[in-house]
Amino acid sequence: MAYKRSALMEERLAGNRQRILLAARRLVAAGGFRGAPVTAVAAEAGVSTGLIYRHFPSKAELFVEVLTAAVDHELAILRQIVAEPAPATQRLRAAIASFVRRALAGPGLAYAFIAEPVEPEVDAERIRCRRLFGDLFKAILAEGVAAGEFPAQDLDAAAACLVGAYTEALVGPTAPSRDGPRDSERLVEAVCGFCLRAVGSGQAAS
Amino acid sequence: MAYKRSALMEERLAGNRQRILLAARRLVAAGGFRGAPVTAVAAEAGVSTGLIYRHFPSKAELFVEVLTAAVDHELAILRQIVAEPAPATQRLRAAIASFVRRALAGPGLAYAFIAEPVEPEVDAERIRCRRLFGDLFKAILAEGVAAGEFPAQDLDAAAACLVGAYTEALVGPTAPSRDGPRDSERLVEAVCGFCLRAVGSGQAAS
Amino acid sequence: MAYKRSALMEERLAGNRQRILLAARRLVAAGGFRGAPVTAVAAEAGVSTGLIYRHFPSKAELFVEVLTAAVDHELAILRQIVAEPAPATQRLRAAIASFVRRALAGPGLAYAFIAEPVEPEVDAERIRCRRLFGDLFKAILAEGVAAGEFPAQDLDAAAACLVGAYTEALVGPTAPSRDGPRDSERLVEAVCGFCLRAVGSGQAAS
Amino acid sequence: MAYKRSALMEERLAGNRQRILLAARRLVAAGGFRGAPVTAVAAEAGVSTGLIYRHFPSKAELFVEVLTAAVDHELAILRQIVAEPAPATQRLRAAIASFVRRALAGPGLAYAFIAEPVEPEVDAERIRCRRLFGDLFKAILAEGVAAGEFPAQDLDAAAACLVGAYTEALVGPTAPSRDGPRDSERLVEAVCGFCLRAVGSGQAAS
DNA sequence: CATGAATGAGAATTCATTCAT
DNA sequence: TATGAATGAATTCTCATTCAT
Repeated sequence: MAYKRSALMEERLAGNRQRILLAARRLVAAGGFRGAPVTAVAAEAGVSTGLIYRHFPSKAELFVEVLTAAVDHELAILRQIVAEPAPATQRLRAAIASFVRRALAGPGLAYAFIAEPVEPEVDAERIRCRRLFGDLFKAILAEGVAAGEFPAQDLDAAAACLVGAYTEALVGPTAPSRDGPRDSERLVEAVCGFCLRAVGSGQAAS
Repeated sequence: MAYKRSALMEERLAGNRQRILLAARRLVAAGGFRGAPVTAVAAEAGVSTGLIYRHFPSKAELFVEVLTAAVDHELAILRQIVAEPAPATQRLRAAIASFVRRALAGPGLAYAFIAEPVEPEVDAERIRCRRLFGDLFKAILAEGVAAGEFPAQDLDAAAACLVGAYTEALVGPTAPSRDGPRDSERLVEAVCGFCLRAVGSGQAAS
Repeated sequence: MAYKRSALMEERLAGNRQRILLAARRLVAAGGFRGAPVTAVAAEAGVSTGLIYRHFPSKAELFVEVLTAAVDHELAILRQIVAEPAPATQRLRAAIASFVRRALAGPGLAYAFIAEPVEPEVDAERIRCRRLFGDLFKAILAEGVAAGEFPAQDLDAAAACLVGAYTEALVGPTAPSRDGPRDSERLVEAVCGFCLRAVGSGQAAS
Repeated sequence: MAYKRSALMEERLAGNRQRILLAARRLVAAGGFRGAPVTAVAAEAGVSTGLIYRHFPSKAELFVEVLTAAVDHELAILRQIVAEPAPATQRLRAAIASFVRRALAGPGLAYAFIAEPVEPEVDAERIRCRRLFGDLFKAILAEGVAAGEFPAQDLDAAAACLVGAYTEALVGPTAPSRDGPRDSERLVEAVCGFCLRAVGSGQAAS
């Protein structure tokens, strides 16, 4: 019985933690970080403000985790793609297409994570996350250059440009508005083509 | 004398307005929007807080104008480049190089304008400004495609990617650190090369 | 006119600062530091909470000043007594009697200042203030010992004991309750007698 | 078996109560009342917060008991000294020396009990405890006066001054810093001498 | 008896905006 | 026009206390 009770409580505990994280994520997606004060997160999660501080040491830490959680998922997928035994060009295309498709599925959040202002600690995490993305692209680029698929180039700059390019295409103000699944695929193709040409791949379609 | 005094006052008036704008710009460049509360702007400008509200209806409007003023300068330069009677490739390279060099000269400001969080109204203006940049690039791209310099491509997506690419390369977290003028020029070259290849120009160096 | 306006505003400004200090002092005297949250001080002073932060960088600083202001007055009086060209015994008696009489006139405040808990910064100031009192007594003692009025003794310990003795007699839990001016004078005499005997003065009355 | 279990439970019950009291005492000694929130006490005691409320109706009551327990020990010792068949002077010296030595051995606790801020109920108990101390001194004084050892004096005031004097000498801000056992003994002597002289004993050494 | 997650009122502090002078 | 004192709602965070399990 002691075990059962403990399990139930742990479940509820974990559930609340998750609810807080999800509520925070939802509010950020809807109204940016400005629209997510602690009290609003608590209300959205259906818990008290105090409970948030039982699960997270500070508001900043909460949002760092919101950010990390969202990014970790992407990174795992990217890492898998990077590790595949395929030509760099193919992997680069797959990586970009995957990210763009996911971002298109949850647009508000991507915007908040990538382009919105935040508290210093959250911003630091945002920077770290983007650098992680960049490092994965750099790895692909390096292998592609070594294999003769891509011409020699400044890998750091190219990686940064790649991240910037597809990010902007999705969330940036210059982003073309997306009106449906067909347009989404067209955008995926356009961004992939842009990026592949940029790194000098001869196999850039579109 | 009435006229003369009026002129003086108008001058002082305009002078104060300008001083407020410059003070705001300075503070944003130094410490981001977070480091630019109205009272700090007033102190930096050497005027009272009340005076700021005589010249600007709200803090947001003030920063919208700060942003607009900074961007207008860049846009004017870009427009000149766009209007030049030269091949699209050459103009595209000139446009990007010009922007990157300017941004490298005053990094803090670029960061705040491009990547920092802001109030909704300021963010809206930020979006508008980026779109203006994108439109100019789109114009060059369209002419380049028409002239056969670039392959056919999704112009909107490509323009967005271009803006994103060089923005990220400069201010983004994946940005390579810049350690001196020599590195700066190398970065300019790397970004230009990336962008020219991306749009399919055959003349991409580096 | 500009001068007059400036003078008026300075007056109002200083007035508010004073009103805040007095309100804080009043609340502390009435209900201790626990009974003086910033909002209560603001209400008592008839100003907004924000105004308090225009005049004082933090709540702690406000109360440090409340404490300092109250103590400075006492110290000035004590210093005058110390500087008088009179025998040490007479000056010691005058110093203690003066302090005890003043404290009896405003009892709640003395209690709060001397015996109540506070925030670290306020406590530090409280400590500093008591040490200042002790130093003045030590000076009198040293002169009295040099003049042969008092026997040789541990001056630091004696000074601490003196401060403790009359403080406790006034605000401490063992303090005899005071029921009127006659009793007050009797208490003054009792404390003075105790202290003078303690330092070995032969002229201790009572 | 029912009996045995009950005894075990009572033992554990009493054990927990004691552990809570000791944990509270430890935390107060280390960081003052500020450093002893209920959750911290629970953690230090190795029990849940809820359990604290099974043993004590409120946080204030818990600390009242912590205070009482600590003081009771001192009082028992003092009462023994008071009851001894010895001259008042000797007993007074023994009482003061005993208290001072104990306080010097555990300074943090003495400070918290005597000089730190507390909640009203705890403060009331603190006052009551000091009065108990004072009453014992008053008893010695009365006997000393009756025996002709001390001159006639205001016994209440003198008792208060005595408690204040040695308390301040130990924990007050004017207290001389203690650097070792030798200094400790010197302080004990100095305080005893001060107090004996103060009550008019002719046998005050030092 | 024992747990510890949950509560929520309250505390300090900030800052855009107003308005009397 | 210019000032800057004043406002007060909003925000983050704490902690004594409760209660379902």
